[in-house]
Amino acid sequence: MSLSTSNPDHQARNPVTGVRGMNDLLPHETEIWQFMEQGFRLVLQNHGYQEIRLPLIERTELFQHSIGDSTDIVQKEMYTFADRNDESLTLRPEGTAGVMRAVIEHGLFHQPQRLWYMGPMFRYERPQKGRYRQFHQFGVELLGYQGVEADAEIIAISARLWRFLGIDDLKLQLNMLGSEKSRFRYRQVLQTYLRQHAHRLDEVSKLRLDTNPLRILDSKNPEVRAVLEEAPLLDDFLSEEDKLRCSHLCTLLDDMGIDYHKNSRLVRGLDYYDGAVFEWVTTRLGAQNAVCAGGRYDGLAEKIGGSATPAAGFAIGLERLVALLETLNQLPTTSHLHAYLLYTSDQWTSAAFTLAESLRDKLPQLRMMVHCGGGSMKSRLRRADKSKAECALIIGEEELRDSRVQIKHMRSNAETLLIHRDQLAAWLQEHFRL
RNA sequence: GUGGGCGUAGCUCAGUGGUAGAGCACUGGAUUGUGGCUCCAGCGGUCGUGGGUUCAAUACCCAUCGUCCACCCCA
Repeated sequence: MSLSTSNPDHQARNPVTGVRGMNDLLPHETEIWQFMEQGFRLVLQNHGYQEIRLPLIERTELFQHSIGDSTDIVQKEMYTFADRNDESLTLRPEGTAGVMRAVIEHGLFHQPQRLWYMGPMFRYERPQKGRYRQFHQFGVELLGYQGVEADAEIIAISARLWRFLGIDDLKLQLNMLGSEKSRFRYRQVLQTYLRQHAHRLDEVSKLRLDTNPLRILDSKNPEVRAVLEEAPLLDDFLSEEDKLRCSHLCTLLDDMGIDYHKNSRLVRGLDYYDGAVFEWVTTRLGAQNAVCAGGRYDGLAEKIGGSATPAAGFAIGLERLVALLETLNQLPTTSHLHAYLLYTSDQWTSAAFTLAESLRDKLPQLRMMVHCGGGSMKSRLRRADKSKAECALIIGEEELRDSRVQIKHMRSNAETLLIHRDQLAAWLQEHFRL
């Protein structure tokens, strides 16, 4: 059997495509991503957080132990493969587990850590609006603080990120899951209640009855939701300490002027959450409405073999945030070129490139594009126009004869200038305040 | 994994059982070396792929792949 890939005809008809659910970010999109990323970096830097960069691949067991064996992510959404030595490895489906692993592994827990990360995550799911197999998260982790001021700090940071980006559309949903002990008691009671109404539950919820009954709480199924109307509330099973933490956190948020909505049905899909959890949601993105989610996970470090360490954090789905920015028309203004250098005929190519190099040497801040690809004068100027440059710098036979350069303003009707090439850099510096 | 919509030019989309069109984009010209506006011309498609029905399929049927949306799940 022979592969047909060497047949050019076959290749022409079947070009290699990208992988399903893994998107290319094309040039017209990267601008908004850079705007967002630079904003994030700045805000986090201003809060004293440091970046951490980690491998995309971890041992599979890391995610099994941290995210939880019974979760959908671990059970059916991970990109898991055997390494050449038969070790089971996995493309990270989220960032927190890796951060905890690295912090434990490198002994960073001797003092609290304020960390952020950004990068691609991988989950094998059917792609949909706001949900892709390779997607990007920006995450923040605050490690080593027991008190709710840590929860308040990360929520305040998230709120500030929205403000920085000019987003006022997101609403904060908040819930208190409580300690493992309170959750366990509630779980029993909820299970008992739901078993009595099992005939009204859908298939998925029935399966969850045994594995993870709390997850049924955020079901979208109307019938299931009807059953939940009468269900016992998690709030009633919280310990005094949990309640105190909750009210303290709410007070802090109130004092900072951060609005929130208490949602007792908000449970998270990853097993490691406990204490306060939150989501920032929008109504503008269809079904995948959570742009940012996080909470406290004091138990996580122990689950992956570290010593008990309090921790809180959140992650932002960047594709979703970009989509939101686009609906809100919060696009940044682009920084256009100052100049487009063109020559009237290809016989002056060398003169043009020589001039360009000397200008770049003298003016490192100069944003200039040099013409490539020949064409008529008309098309050369049209290219200059399309480049959105402020002015065209033109050289041709006449200009070269007496060492001048023509400056043509493309965005105004200001008169065309002829300037000696020795004075061009000075003129550009002055005109564009370089 | 389940359900539904959609695959026609680089992009956005019309269209018909008799092998295809528009707008935008691109190239050239009207304007010997001067963009934008206008006009003219040109380039560009085995109508996703494979099979079936038919004298004839881009159109109808089946399959398959891709894509989008929703379920599920989550950021």
